[in-house]
Amino acid sequence: MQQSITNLKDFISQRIKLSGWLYSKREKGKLIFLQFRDGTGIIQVVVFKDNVTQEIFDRCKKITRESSCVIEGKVREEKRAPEGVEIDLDSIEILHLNSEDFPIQIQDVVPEVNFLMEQRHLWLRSRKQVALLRVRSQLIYAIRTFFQKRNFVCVDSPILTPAACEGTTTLFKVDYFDDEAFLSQSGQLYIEAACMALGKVYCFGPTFRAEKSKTRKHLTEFWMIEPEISFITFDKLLDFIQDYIEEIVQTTYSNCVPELKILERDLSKLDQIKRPFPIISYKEAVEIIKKNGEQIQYGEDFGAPQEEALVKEFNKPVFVTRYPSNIKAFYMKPDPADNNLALCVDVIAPEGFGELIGGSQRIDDYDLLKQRILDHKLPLDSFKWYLDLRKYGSASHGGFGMGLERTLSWISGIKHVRECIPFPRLLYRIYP
RNA sequence: UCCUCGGUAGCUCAAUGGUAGAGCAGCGGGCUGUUAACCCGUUGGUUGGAGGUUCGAGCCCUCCCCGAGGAGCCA
Repeated sequence: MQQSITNLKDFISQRIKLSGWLYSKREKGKLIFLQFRDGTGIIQVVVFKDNVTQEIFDRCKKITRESSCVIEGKVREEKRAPEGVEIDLDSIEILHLNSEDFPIQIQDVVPEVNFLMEQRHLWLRSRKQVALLRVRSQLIYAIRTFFQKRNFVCVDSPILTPAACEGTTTLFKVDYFDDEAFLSQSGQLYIEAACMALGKVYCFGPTFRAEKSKTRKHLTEFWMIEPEISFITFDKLLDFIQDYIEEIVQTTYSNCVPELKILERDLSKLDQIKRPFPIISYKEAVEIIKKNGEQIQYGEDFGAPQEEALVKEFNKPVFVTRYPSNIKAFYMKPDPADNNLALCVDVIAPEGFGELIGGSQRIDDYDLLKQRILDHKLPLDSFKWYLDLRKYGSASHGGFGMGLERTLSWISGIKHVRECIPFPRLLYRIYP
């Protein structure tokens, strides 16, 4: 078995060797306490002068924060240690002694965000950031497993695209030889094509939005999961999304309890994230927003204050369905019961973490889709291939898109999405 | 793009228009149980930049730069 800090309890009374970095140090005369981290956790290493050679003791005295080293010692149960386990050091080899102080110190005051963001490459080593990236990894695993178990095929959509799927003002433009291209802001149109080939598909990749948004819910580069399912009805889609949310949250939660505790997440909030979820119509949502004292007219989209007024009614994600078609995307299928409404759903997270999911039944009629493209003044040429999907074996289908970082932000209780991605790209920030 | 707030030591912050300071970090010393250790000593400054007002500007004025929070838009 590989020895690491996470499984030290299996090595009690044994001599072990670990490679890692010095997290912090407390000197107390003939006794030195080293907080040592190896990427899997942090453990206290005890160095007593009379038990080691002078040379080893001197190395422990001079080692600085975040210097890399290899330690050897004996694992011992210790009630006074936070982890319940400690290492009595026999020897230490310093691999790289930092000649300059590590810029980020451990202190009670929280440094300014700008400072931490400039040091993002080093900030990643801190306890909370390590925990958060582990939760991110587990969330991705839970999502992929969810689809794999249900026989979905992962189909990657292109990142370089010839045209917008919804307008061009929020797209990043790049040179494409003698032409121009745009970074993808959604893989949806492409996986609609894939779902007509493979039945049940999803894509999971980076998405780019050149929106000049400057809020805790926005990144210019983020990761999105977009499943697309052929022959599905709208009600079945809502059912599917409920299964999806419950499973990815509960799986991530159960795999990440220690990390979520480090992040000080209120776990009782996550206990509640189980079916059934509240499903309300746009019309009902408007009533709730008005009741809670926020201004809104029927027919308007929700802004941030409206979203908040709605969400405080629920302690689970709320599904808002059937928005007026004219405030939604061109490809959404009209509700047969009321042509002015779209068969769409937005899933809004509790506790103010914002919109997690946007989904819909797609238009499967050729003529209607063509008309919508024209109505939205989109270039018909660019959508020829997309219209072809309604020309050859058209079928009812639907899907949704979910922002990974917003979902992680909600699950882990981290207020700002910039911490939920290793190297965030934001308006005015592309370093490091 | 708009609105609001901010920029002083490595970090967090003080400083009535009148000698730029503290805590932490660092460095030197002390301590056999520290948990954000403690005690003694100590290094450290182009006050974001450029102009201006003034006998005198970190502080007042103008412009610029950078950042934060939010709005619209969105996941």
